[in-house]
Amino acid sequence: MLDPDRLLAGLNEAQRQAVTTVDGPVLVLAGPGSGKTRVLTHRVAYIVGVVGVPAWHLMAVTFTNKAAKEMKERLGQLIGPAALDQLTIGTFHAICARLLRREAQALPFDDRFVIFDTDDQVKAVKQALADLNLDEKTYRPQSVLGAISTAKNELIRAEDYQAANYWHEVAGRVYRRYQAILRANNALDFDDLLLETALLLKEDEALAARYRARYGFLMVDEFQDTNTAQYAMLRSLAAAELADAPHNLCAVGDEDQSIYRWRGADYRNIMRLRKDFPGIRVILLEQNYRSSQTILDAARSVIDVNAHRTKKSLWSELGEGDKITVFEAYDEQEEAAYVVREIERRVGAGARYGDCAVMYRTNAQSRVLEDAFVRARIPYQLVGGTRFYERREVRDVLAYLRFVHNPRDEIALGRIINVPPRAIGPKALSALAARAKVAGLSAWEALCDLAAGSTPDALLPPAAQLDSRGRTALVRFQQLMEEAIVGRDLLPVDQLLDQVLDLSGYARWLKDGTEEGEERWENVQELRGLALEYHHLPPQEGLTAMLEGAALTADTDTLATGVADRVTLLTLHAAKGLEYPVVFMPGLEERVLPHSRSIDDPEALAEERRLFYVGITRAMRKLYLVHTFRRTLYGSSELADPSRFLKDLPAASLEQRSKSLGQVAGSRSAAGRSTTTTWAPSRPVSSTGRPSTSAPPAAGSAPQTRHGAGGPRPAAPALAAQFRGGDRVRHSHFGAGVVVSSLVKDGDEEVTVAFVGGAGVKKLMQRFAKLEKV
DNA sequence: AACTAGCATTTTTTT
DNA sequence: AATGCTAGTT
Repeated sequence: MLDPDRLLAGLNEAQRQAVTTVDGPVLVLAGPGSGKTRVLTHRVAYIVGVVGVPAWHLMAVTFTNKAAKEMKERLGQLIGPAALDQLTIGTFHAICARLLRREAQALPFDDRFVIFDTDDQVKAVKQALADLNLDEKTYRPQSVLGAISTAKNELIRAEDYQAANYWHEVAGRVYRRYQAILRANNALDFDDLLLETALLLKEDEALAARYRARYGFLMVDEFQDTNTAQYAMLRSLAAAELADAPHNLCAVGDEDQSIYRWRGADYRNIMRLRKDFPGIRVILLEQNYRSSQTILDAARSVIDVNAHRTKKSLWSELGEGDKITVFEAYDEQEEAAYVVREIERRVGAGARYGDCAVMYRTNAQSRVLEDAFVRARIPYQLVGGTRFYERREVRDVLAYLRFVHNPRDEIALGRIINVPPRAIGPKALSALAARAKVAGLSAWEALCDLAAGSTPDALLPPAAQLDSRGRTALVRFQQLMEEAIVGRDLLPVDQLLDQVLDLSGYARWLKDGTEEGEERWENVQELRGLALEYHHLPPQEGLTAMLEGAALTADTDTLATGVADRVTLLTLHAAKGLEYPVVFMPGLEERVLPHSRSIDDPEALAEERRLFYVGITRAMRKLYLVHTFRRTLYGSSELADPSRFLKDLPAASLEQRSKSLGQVAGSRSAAGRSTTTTWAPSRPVSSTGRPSTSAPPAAGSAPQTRHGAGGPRPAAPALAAQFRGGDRVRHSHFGAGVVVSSLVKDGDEEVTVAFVGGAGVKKLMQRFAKLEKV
C-alpha cells in the first residue's frame, strides 16, 4: 500500500483531481508541459497502491513505444516491478496484436500471422493491381493504399466499401483483392490490427464482456490522436453503451497537439467522448512546468489562430525568460552554420550539447545540418531518418526469418527467392505462380511439389512448364529453405538467423569486400544483436516475438535520452512529448512549414500550425526560429518566403537577429555569404519609391548592376527605384565601398546588385566578377 | 538471367 | 537529390 499523501505531494490541485477521480470517466485536457505523464503514472499508482485494485485490472494505452517505455520506467519506481509486470501497458498496435493472437481461433487468420509494414503493403497492392489487370499509373499504389487505409481507420471492411466515384469503385475492387492477398499470406497490416480488434469487440458481445471484466480501468495517452477504430475499441472496452457499467476510462489529451490527422487521427474524438460519456469529468491542466512565459505567450498567440478548440491559458512560474530569436539565413548551408555557431556559443557559455535540439519538418532537412555538425565536430544524435528496419539488408534478413516462420508469406518469399541471385528470374517465377494456381497451392507448396517431382510437367499448361535450368534453381532454393525451416523449431532466434544467413548464402553475398557491403553487414550484425534479446525464449516464441518487435518498432523509440552529451536532431513529429532547454527550428518557410502538401487544405494547414505549436512548446528556456532566403527543395533552389506562422508571433517576444541593411556583415567565405535583412516597412521611403538617404544602396554611390539570370542591366536610377520598403535585401561587404546585395522583387526573382563607391573601384569590381563566377 | 543506363517520378509526418 | 522503374545490353 502506498501512502496517499506522499503520492499526491507535489501535485497541483488539477493534477490531484485527475489522479484521484477514479470512479467514472475522466477527460484530462493537458497543455504542453503540464505534467501529463506524471498524472497518468500517479493515477495508475493511486488505483493500484491506494484504492487497492489488482494491477492486472488496468490497461494503459499509448501511441508510441517510447511513451509506453517511459511510463513503465516511471511506474516501476512508484509501484515496484511485481505490480508493473501485471499491468497491461503498450501501444494500441501492440496491445491489439496480442489480443488478436489470443483470440485468433475466432478470426479468419491464425495466431502466427505476420504484420505487413508499409513496404509489404505496397507490394501486396501491386500484386492486387496486377491480378486485376489495372494500370499502376492510373491507380497509383500509394493512393490506393491511402484509400484502403482511410477506410480501415473508419472501420469500413472491403466488402462494405462504398464508392463515391469510378476511381473509388476501382479502389474498392483493389481493396477486396488486397484483403484476399493478406488472408492468403496470413498477414495483417497496421490498420488491420486496430480494425479487427475494434470490430471483434463490437461484434462479439461475450468476448467484449470478458475483456471488460478483465480491464476495469483504462488509461489512454494522447487521446487526440485516436482514429475511429481506436476510439471504437476504447468505447467497447469502457462500455459506453451500458448505463450501469463503471466507465473507468481516463483519457488524456490536447487537441492543440493533434498532429496525426494524415493517418486517420481525429481530435474531434474528444468531443465524441464528451457526448458518449455524458457524466465525464473534464479536468484542465493549465500550469506549465517547462517553459518561460515568453515561450508560452508565443505558443499561445500562434495556436489561438486555430478555430474550434477549447482555449487554454497556459501559465508558468518560471518567469519571463529570454526573447525568441528569429534569424534569416541565406540558404540551408548558412542556416546550418548559424545553428552550429549558436550552439558553440552557448556551449562556450556553459550549456551542454545535450541541452540543445534541432527540430525540423521533414527528415530531408537533416542532411545539411548533419554535414555542418560533422564539420564542426559537434556531437549529435539523429532520431529517425533512414530507419533501421527499412534498410534493405535488414528487410532481406527479416524476410528470410518471416518466411521461415510463416511459409505462406509470399511477400517475404518474393523478396528473398532471388536474393542473393540464384538464377530465378521472371520466367521461373511466373511458371511457379502458374503451377500454384493450377494446383490450388500456395507458392511454397508448389515449390515443395516441384521438389518432390510428383507432378509431371507434361500434364501442365505451357505457362507452368519449366526448363531444366529454372527447375534446378527452384528446387535448390526449396531445399535450402526446407532445411532452414527445420531449424525454426530447434534453434533460438539468433542461431536461426546465423543458420539462415549461412544456408542462403546471403552473408557471403553481402560481404563482397566493398565498403558498402561492410556497412550493410554491420547492420545485419546489429539485427543479430537484437535477436540475441530473444535468445532465452523457446524457439517458436522467440521468433514470433522478434518479428513482432521488428514490425511494431520505430526508430524513434531508440532515442537515448541523457545517455551522452549530444545535440538531438529530430522531426517535429518525433519531438512530441520531449523537452529541451534550447530548441532550434530551422526551415520556417512557406512550403516547408507549412509543408507544400498542406498549403491548400485548411484542415491540413491547421495541423501544420499545431506542429509549429508543438515545436515552440518543446523549448524550456531559449527558442531559435530560423528561415532562409533561398532554399533548395526537391532538387531546385528557389527563393523562400518566411512561414506565415511567423507573423502570428507577438512582436514583444521576439528578437530579430538579422543584420540591418548598411551594416557590414562578416563575410566568411569567398562566396561572401552572410546575413540577410528585412527592410522594415516603417523605414522612410522617398516618393520615388527609392529609399531615403539612410538606406544603403545609397549615397554617392554609382550602382553597377547585374541581373542574376544574366538579364539586362537596368540603369542606375531605374534599379534604385526597384528598392521599396518591405523588399527583402541580402547583402555582403567585400571591402571598401563595395556592397553586394541580393534583392527580391515580387518574391520570385533574385537580383544581384553591386554598389560601388570610393576608391579602388576597378579592382573591387574584378573581384566581384570573379565571385560571381563561383 | 544479370547488369546498366537512362528514364521518370517523387518527395511529410509513423504504428 | 535521390530513388525506383523500364528497357536495352551483355
